[in-house]
Parts: sequence; structure tokens; C-alpha cells
Amino acid sequence: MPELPEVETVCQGLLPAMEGVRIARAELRRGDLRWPFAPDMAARLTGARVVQLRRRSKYLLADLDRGESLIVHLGMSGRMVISGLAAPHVPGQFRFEHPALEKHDHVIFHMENGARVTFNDPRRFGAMDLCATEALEVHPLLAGIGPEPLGNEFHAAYLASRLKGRRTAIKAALLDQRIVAGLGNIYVSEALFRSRISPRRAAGRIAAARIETLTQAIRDTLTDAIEAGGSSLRDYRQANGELGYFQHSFRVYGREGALCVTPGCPGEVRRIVQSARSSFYCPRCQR
DNA sequence: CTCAGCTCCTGCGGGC
DNA sequence: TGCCCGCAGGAGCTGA
Repeated sequence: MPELPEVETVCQGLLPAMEGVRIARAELRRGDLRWPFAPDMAARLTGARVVQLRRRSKYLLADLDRGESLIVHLGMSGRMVISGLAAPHVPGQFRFEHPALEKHDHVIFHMENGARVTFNDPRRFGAMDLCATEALEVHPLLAGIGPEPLGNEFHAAYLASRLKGRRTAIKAALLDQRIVAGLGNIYVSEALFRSRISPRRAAGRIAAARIETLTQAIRDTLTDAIEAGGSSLRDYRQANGELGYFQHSFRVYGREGALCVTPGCPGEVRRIVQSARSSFYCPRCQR
């Protein structure tokens, strides 16, 4: 379940393998993920140099030296696996061997520096597409996505204006990528817990002061998660180069029935289903 | 415009 | 032990 922090961590982890490096060959092992690939995608990738690798919302963007950018979404189960590259934190100490290909290895980037970056996605909710770099903001997948929650455009006045008049639950509103980019089911639950707002509360009925708290809680939640991801990257000692998931410690997500972590609170974390997705919250702390 | 519900896909875990 | 069922969820799509 890669949300913004996981995608950010994957992006950072891919930098040594991909940024500034030419794609010697792009290998598509099937013709589609969620949608069909452009028929000439492999040819358009092969030989291109990755000028910059960056993240927008839950998308990885690789700007190529040919004026195009590769758009990658990890969907639900997408992972990037690096092999054949010296471990970045122990330069030259050992090299990841190229492992045998596995089921669901759908796209392989053979990089000119000897690295191999493999996109593996069992559920195939992921996506890849190529688009002129200057047209990225009007690409159907990216057009209409809201501001980055860690950027300057995301602040309490903005969020208040977008929530105003909306009768839907705040949980659903924060999952709406047009309002704010990059949040998913996990970090929405976590941010609402930190701001003591019930996931069931109508989005348009949150006092201004609490929206201020909420914007800060969203930023803090994501910043903490990115830091945790960065630590897991630095502490990386395994030889398999797999990026995408790391150890989390969640305050409410997945803790149904457990004691609320708020000091002195006797509440139990509750799970409810909202728009067919689980929300976790403490009914005593969150109103 | 807003909003709820359905859909895609595979792996996994619970129940029998 | 094996089989079936339901669930997980990002986000586009449909229809009210």
C-alpha cells in the first residue's frame, strides 16, 4: 500500500541506480499493467538517460533526456527491486547479484551502470506511461491532483476552502486526491487520530482551528513516515535491494481492539468501514 | 457539482 | 490437507 511516504522512499532508493544513468534496455514482459502500454514504450525508453527522478503525489516521475517523462504508479502491490549495484551505503563493499526473475516481474530496466531495476506488481493496479515532460501536468493521470501536502500550497485556509459545504465524511475527503495529493487509507487514519477528529465527521463541519490542527497533523504524519523510510533505507543490510515497504509503527491503523496510545486514555481502537475501506480510530479521543 | 458504489487483480487467511 | 470465500485497497468509472 504505497502512499506518499513509501513512494518518496522508493524514489530516494532508486536514485543511485537510475538518476543520471542511461537505460541500456527496457524490457516489457507483458503488454499492460492496469492499462495497456503504449506499443512503442520499450523503444522510447531504451537508450534514454534519466535526467531526474522525482515524486509527485503517489507517482514516480523519471524525466528523460528526450523530452519525455516516464510516469510510474505502484498501485497497491507494486515494488521496485534493485540488483547489480554496489550498496549505496557501503560503497564498493558488495554488489547485489541479479536474482532469478520472479512471477509478476513485469518491467525491467537494464541500466548502463550495471544496475537492474525490476518492477514487480502481483495485483497489477500499477501503471506506467510516457508523456512529454512539458505536458505532464495535463496528463490524465496527473491533471487535477491537489497540492503536495508537504508543499507551501497546502495550508489550513486552502483545506478549509476545499472542505467547505461538503457533507461527505472527512475520511473520504482526505482520500480524494483532488483535494490533497498522496494520502491513502493508512495515513488518513493516522492523521485524523493525531488531530483528534473522528473519521466520520462531515468534512464541512470542522471548525477552523481544528482544520489548522489537521493540516499540521497531516504534515507531521507524512514527515515522520518519510523519516522512518529514510532510516530503513540507511539501515539497509539485506542483499536483495527490494524497495517499497518498511517497518512502520502505526498509532491506530491495524490496531483494532488495542488500547489507545494516548496517555491515560482507556479507549480501544475501533475499526469501521467507510466507502468499503477500513478506518481505525479511538472513539474517546476523536470527535 | 457531489457522492456512493462498483470494478480491476492476486495473495493470503479464516472457516469448514 | 485442501478448497472456497472474502478481504485488502488506489483510483477510474458509472449512475443517481
